[in-house]
Amino acid sequence: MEKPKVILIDGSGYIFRAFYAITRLSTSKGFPTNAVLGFINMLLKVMDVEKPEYLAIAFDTPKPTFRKIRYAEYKANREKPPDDLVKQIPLIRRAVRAFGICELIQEGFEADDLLGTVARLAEQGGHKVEIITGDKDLMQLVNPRVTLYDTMKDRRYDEGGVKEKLGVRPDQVVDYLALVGDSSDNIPGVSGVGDKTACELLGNFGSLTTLYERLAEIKSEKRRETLTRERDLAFLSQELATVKCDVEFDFKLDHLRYNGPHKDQLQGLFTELEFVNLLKRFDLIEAQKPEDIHYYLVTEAKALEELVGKINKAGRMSLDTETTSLRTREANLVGISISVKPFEAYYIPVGHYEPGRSDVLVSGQLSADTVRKILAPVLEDPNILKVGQNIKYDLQILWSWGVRVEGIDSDTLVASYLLDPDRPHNLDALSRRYLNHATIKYEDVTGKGKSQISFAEVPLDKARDYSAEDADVTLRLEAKLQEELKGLDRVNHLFHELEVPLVKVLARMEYDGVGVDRGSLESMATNLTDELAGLENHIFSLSGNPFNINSPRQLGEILFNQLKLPVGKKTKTGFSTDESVLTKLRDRHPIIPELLRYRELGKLKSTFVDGLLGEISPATGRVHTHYNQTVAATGRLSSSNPNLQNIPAAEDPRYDLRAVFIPSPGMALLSADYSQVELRLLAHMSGDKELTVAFQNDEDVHERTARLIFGVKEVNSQQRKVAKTINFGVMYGQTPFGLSQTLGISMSDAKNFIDRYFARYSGVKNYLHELVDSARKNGYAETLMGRRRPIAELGSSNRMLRDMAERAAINAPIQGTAADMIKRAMIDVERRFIDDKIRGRMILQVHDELVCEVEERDLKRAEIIVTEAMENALSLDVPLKVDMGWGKNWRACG
DNA sequence: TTCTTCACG
DNA sequence: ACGTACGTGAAGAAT
Repeated sequence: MEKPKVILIDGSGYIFRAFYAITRLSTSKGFPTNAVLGFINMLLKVMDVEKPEYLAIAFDTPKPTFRKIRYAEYKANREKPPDDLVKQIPLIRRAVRAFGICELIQEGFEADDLLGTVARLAEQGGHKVEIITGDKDLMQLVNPRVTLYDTMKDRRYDEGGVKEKLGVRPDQVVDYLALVGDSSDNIPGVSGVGDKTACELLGNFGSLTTLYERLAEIKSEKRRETLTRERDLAFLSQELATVKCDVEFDFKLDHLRYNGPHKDQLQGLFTELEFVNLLKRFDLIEAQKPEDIHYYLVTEAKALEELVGKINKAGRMSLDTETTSLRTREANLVGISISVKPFEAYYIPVGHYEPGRSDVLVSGQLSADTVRKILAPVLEDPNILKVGQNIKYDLQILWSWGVRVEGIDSDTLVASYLLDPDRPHNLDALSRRYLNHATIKYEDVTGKGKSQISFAEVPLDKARDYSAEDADVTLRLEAKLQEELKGLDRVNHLFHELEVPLVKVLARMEYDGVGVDRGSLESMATNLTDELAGLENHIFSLSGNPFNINSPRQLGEILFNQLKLPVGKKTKTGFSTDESVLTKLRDRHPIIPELLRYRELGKLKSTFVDGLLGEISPATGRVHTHYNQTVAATGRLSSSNPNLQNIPAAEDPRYDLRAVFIPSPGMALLSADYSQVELRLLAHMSGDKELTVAFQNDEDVHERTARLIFGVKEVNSQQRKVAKTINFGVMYGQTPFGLSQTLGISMSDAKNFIDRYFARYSGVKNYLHELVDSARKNGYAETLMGRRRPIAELGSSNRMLRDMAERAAINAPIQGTAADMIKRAMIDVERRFIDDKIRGRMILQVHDELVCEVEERDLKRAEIIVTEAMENALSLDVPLKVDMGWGKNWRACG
């Protein structure tokens, strides 16, 4: 009978590959774990595929090997591995032991030598051997009983495979490497010999020794000369490349026998490293025993009243709503879940329907009226505190259900965002991270794709398990997140005083929406369709043939292959046809201006005109954007469905999108925007004298910058434009290249301007350096109010990543402080409109601009409130300035 | 799902 | 030799 196959793994090689295969993974404390996880995944894959009975993993040691002693340059060109990787090596070895896998490691030798030695022993013992590696050096070990397997490429190499890959037989691999050399190991090889020559030589002579014995037969004089001169180098290389297959160490084949993992060790390791999925996979989670979890379906008035009693007693509850749509104005309430203590939650169905029968309510539910009547008093009680995951949504749902929820106390989504804006914040991710618990997935309940059903059709008990779990998990999570927030004073303060109060403001803005003039959007759509058709015809007549103008690939083909226009830029996938490229070609071919216009109008129609029309709510006739509070890493809001923060400022008055945003009847739109907030913040935060004084004197800063960098008294418009670009560019760490591109000037001119800028604004220069240093030291960038953004790549050995991280470290505090500031102003405006009984409301935020609709008789008072709220949001060394305008549409406010 | 392009602050 | 200013969201094409 055939003896079992022996599996040998090149551990050292995989450590590196694992490290680079997964980017950015660490424990909640910040300890990197990407390489450990990558390595374990590789191991699991091998185990799964091979089901090995005999198995070992070989590692290098950090001590110098005999090769290094023989030849000091060996592997001398290797960069030393990143710290984040080195830290993980002991854990990787611990993982190997926890899996019960034999480790091969011996000072003075490399993993390759141990693999070679064990392979020979196993072979002699009558086993077949498979070596898992990505390293071609090991191909020399291949023979009829030994194969290699590269998991990443999923390729197996037997003798034929080696021949195919390198062009030589396995027994010639050493001589091949001796001739070609190996740049990664710094094995020299013979000058001028690459793989083609090496294969030819070895094909003719068979081996290095024979080659040198019959050197005279080599035709090329030059090659003969080199080979003669570098004979020693060739044989040294041969020696270095040879895997040693007779290392003496204490070892018996029986050590390799695989008896399965040590579960306790795996559990300890996975828990420490927060590998929740692996804990689950190996069934190591100490799950809460089912009998300790109590999720109840509430279908009796009496039970609901008892629940209300518990809520009143607790004074604090988590809540979650189930509905039929993510659009709150279109959604129907299906059920509410509530939890007031861990591992206990209640699901109250109110809108479940029989499958396929949207007219037949599932029997056994309390009526919506009954539930509302019993529940409203606690929901509307500001002293009963509410906790949710994205409670902004539930708030709106309950508003449209007729309940005015008060007492919003905490939101787990927002809390997680403040702790680290870049990590995932969905309930499942948070639950895994903080509670070691994977939640039931929405799709597991409703199905997905074509067969997905509405939550209203989900059977009650399934809905209860899913929804009650969400309320339970939210409540338990909230406690954990509070604990973490309490350790960070200023972040905690931001949470309770800024972000949580803002939740209700945003909910209200979304809920009220904004009015748009559907008629003028529709007429724009018609006109755009006509105009685009005309442009399309003209473009096709100029190109000679029709193609898809919206396809960058087809357009590139036409422009650069067919019309032979000069190629400006390339993208990963082909020619770039973006605006900067087309603009440079503007005078080279009459098709270009047509394309630019087509692009401009096409964008206008598809994204803005059609997009906006499609977002008008059938329920209200208004547009209800979503303000995302937990997306932008800097602390800004973002807007989606539709995005109302990128509505074009019209160039063509026929297509003025801002003019279609209109106030409710009897009202006017009032728009207020900060004048140069970020520059003012830069002045304050950097303490730069020049910049501070400029703002204190209410000067035109761009003009002042122009005077400083051009050294002139009178500034022309061109100079002011350059100065303005630089003023903004420095805040993002712009390089001379970038500036030269933006302004269309030479790199040396750009560099000159930047140098002069920093010479004049030395406070700014120092401050920008401080920002980078501090982010590097702390691991995060920080705003004036203490908002943090972790920045990981500042220590990266990859320059591009490092540069990007530095620019983020410069920009985040400035952009983030501006965001903090307007958020504070928004909370203030909202409150003072109510207090002062202003008949109107704030309806849009565009980063440095607030738009309100207000009855005309209250305009004056509203103007004062908004200006004061914005100007006094922060007290700075420079004044904050707000520009204000009002009119019958958004355009008319400008 | 990913890429490219383009709208905004 | 490479890429080049921060932060977003949406649409259309191609995979």
